[in-house]
Amino acid sequence: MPMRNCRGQGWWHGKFRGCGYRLTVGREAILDLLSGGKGHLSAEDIYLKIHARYPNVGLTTVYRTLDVLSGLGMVHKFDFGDGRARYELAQGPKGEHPHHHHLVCTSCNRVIDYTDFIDDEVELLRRTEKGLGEKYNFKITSHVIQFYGLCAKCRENK
Amino acid sequence: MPMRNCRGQGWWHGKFRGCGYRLTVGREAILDLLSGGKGHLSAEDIYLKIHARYPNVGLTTVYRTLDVLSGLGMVHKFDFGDGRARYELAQGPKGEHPHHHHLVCTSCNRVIDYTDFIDDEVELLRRTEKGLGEKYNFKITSHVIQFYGLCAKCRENK
DNA sequence: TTGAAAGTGAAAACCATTTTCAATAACTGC
DNA sequence: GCAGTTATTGAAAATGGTTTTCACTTTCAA
Repeated sequence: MPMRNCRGQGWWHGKFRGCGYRLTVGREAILDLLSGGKGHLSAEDIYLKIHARYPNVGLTTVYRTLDVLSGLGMVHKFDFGDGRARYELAQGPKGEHPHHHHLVCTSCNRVIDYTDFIDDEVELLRRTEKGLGEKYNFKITSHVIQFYGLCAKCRENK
Repeated sequence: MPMRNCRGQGWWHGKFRGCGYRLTVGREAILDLLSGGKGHLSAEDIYLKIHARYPNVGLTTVYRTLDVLSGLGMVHKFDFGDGRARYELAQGPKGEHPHHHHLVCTSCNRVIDYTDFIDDEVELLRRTEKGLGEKYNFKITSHVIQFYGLCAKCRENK
């Protein structure tokens, strides 16, 4: 999984610089990792992978960068109930990361991304967002849909 | 807001005892408070109110009780992104607490319960749950739908 | 009434996240 | 390219919600 872009040439370059943020090794490494496709990583997951390649990128920077990315809407932060936040790239350069929702096992904490039914869900969400936004004068920027239950494995081991 | 039931006579009595749990002052006080209707209270919120009336019920008991209730499905635990969990009674004795979803302001953390569109949402959720349950062999027990954005007040102060 | 087991409070531990602060790196204008 | 400004950084300490520990108390079945 090599770096696909020279320093400062990433697709996010513009967005980042446009908002007054500087491009740093740590930030690029984190965006690169998140672009890699693996979803719902914790800050520590990210730190361990980044730190292996760039030993002078610290956990603090990971948290700070995720915060910035979250604020820019480039990353979504999730809570799956295991006491640590999880992060996912909101949108790849060419829409690589299709919109999906999560199925969370309350026993083993495994998370399944699903895209089934997503069209219906998104369609309903769009309507609901519009209605709620008008009724409560709320500017809706994002949503979360999650299902909780027991995964196949945990059902067996019951 | 007086206790409406004598000790051990609450509607949850059966469910509780049926699962091998003992009825204690603290547990009853907590269930009573949650039945009172105010939604999305934090553990500390609950502790402060309970402790005022029953000074020997500690914060630890609040956490433990909420955990038990959560496990029994009598209480739902939510994360609204402000670093503390929030709890709501899942279902009153006679369905007092109608199913609703949440609108969360990312600026002031205010939470609005809404029931608009809830029928469409629940209908879609039912279908989705069925489909996902079959496809992934998942036993779905609950769901979360939340919208995030800026509330009316925070939009003004912008 | 009584004993076994569940439940408890207080204090300590836990642990993900945030803050502090002095040092460093990235960008700007020259 | 260079220097100055300022954002960014790592390490360590602080924070704060939640959990654990442990000796004591309460519940409840017999």
